[in-house]
Amino acid sequence: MSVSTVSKALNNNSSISTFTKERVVKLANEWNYIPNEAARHFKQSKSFTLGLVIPDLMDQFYIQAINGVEAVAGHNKYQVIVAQSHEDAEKEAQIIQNLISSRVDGVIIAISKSTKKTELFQRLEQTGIPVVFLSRSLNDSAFDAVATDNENGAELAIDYLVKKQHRRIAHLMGPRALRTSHLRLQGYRCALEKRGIPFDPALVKEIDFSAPQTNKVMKALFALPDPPTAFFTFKSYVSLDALRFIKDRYPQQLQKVDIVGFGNLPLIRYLDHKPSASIDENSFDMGTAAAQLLLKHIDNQEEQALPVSTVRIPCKLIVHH
Amino acid sequence: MSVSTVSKALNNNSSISTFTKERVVKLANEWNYIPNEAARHFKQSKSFTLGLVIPDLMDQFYIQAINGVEAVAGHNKYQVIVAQSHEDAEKEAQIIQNLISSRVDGVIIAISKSTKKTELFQRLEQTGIPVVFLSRSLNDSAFDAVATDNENGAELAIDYLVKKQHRRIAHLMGPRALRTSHLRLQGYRCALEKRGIPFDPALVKEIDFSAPQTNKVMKALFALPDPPTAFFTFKSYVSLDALRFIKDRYPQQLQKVDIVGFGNLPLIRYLDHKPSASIDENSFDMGTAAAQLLLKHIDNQEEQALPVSTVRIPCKLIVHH
DNA sequence: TTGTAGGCGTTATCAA
DNA sequence: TTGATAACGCCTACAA
Repeated sequence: MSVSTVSKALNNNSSISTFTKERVVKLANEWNYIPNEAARHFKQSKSFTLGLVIPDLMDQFYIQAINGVEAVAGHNKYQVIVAQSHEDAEKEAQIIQNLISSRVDGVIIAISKSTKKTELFQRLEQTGIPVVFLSRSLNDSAFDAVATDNENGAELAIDYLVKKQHRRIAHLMGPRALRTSHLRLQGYRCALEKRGIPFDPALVKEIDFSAPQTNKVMKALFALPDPPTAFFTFKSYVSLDALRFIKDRYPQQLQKVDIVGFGNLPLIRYLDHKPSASIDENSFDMGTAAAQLLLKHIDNQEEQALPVSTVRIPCKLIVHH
Repeated sequence: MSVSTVSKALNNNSSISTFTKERVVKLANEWNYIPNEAARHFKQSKSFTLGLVIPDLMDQFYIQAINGVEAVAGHNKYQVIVAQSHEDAEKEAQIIQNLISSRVDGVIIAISKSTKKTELFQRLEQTGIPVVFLSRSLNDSAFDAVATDNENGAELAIDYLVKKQHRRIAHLMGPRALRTSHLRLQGYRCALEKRGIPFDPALVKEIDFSAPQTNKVMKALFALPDPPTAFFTFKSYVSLDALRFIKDRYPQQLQKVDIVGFGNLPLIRYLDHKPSASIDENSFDMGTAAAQLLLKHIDNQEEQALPVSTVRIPCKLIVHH
């Protein structure tokens, strides 16, 4: 029997008789034959592989996103290669180089904090490898992206706090250098005004994610003539620092104050004093959306270029008990 | 210029003149030529890729192990493919099948809780793909493995507690079905006896990792005529449950009691009431050791089979402040 | 329904 | 020092 017959039989080609197919499959099993995917991909000049570049696997936000990507990829017979940039733009560049070398069919990337250049991503696209940015993206809007719907998340947080009768809601905003910080601030402001609560700039404080800095602004906020009774934070690690400040300095306020921040950290469930709620960014869904978008591009390779699209994934309010 | 000349030039083959090499490299850069690794691997029938199978990426213990594997692999020009079994033996089997298909050069695996069969691992070895078990392994000792030095970890824990003047040290042991549980119990017992403290079976309680079960045994321990003043737990999640029990039921004991368990969970640093210490299993080192062992086998392919070896990675005591 | 032959990109061998 | 050619394992037209 010829190799081509065997190949067709194993690929369930319609031109092969059922009898032959059965014989082939039987022998293949008996002999533990496993096709060489590498050769297959090489021949088809398609690797059925997606590259997924992540800043840091210790961050469980990304783990969930990976799970989302893997779910969609697996469902479509694609493999996923995960690589870590460790927040290092050079390492990231090396990874992308490797991904091009191994001829992945597409790349999903959450860029490192230090990534500035758009050049490598253009190179990817030129090479015919579509790219989707996940969560973090360049300001350059020439690429597809999947990101948190920050306004929506802020809206959920403010809605929750206002429904709990808070009127003086502070915002610990992220560094102004990040676009996300502005989006969340914007969402906070809109949500307040939509509910007839005037925006008070005195209640907005920029933080840099360090505990001392957070303590400093918390101190300032509590020193106001009309101090806030609730806090909306840029991310939950800030909520934890804020909470600790209150425990240490205003323990009598602990039960009255409410704190909500972005990021539903799994570790919160182990805390005695939890933030009141978290804005879950649905990173699993971000992963699935990114993978779907990427696959759409991959399947579209030949045809006309698809328009650039940015998908915003809505958030979910998680109340901690 | 012929393809073979170019190939040799790019691979820095000694039979090519410096002049030609320079010209080739220059043009390759200009034209953004990136060699097709897939074809290369195919031709060399070597993928320079290690498969790494992990039960669950949400467990940061494994993330550190991955980092260790990647460090060694990268240093030796090997790629790492990480796959999750999600504790499902069937999914795990599928992953191994895929790894064989893609002709990885070796596999490192932390088996799922439900993995029983040794067949697939034998298949891997037959196919010429060496396997190293990481952290968790089959009872079958026919395979190489890298694991925690459980006796050493127990010794560290008991040493710490005895130095803090404890004489009544309970052990919340893991399920008897796990070999690790027995090893840690054994280490506990030896360490006590070495320090002249008689082993008291009444101080040993089996737990199943559920909070209610832990509460039950804690209650029993405190009801003893001579209750323990310290606790050595199978893992830190159990320490957390034990701690909560004490906070709820014996708050006055909170400052007196010491708790030490296996596993240095990153989340501990966010707790108000921490276990006194943790036994860090050095999972990064486990990763590097596993990768080194695997590479040794890969490089040894042709030659005589290496003897089966089990590497025990020593632990580290981490005191929480 | 089955078999033959060519080719995917690279490297190794051998000839020039 | 360089070039021609075969081979890696698989798939796919096309021929039988």
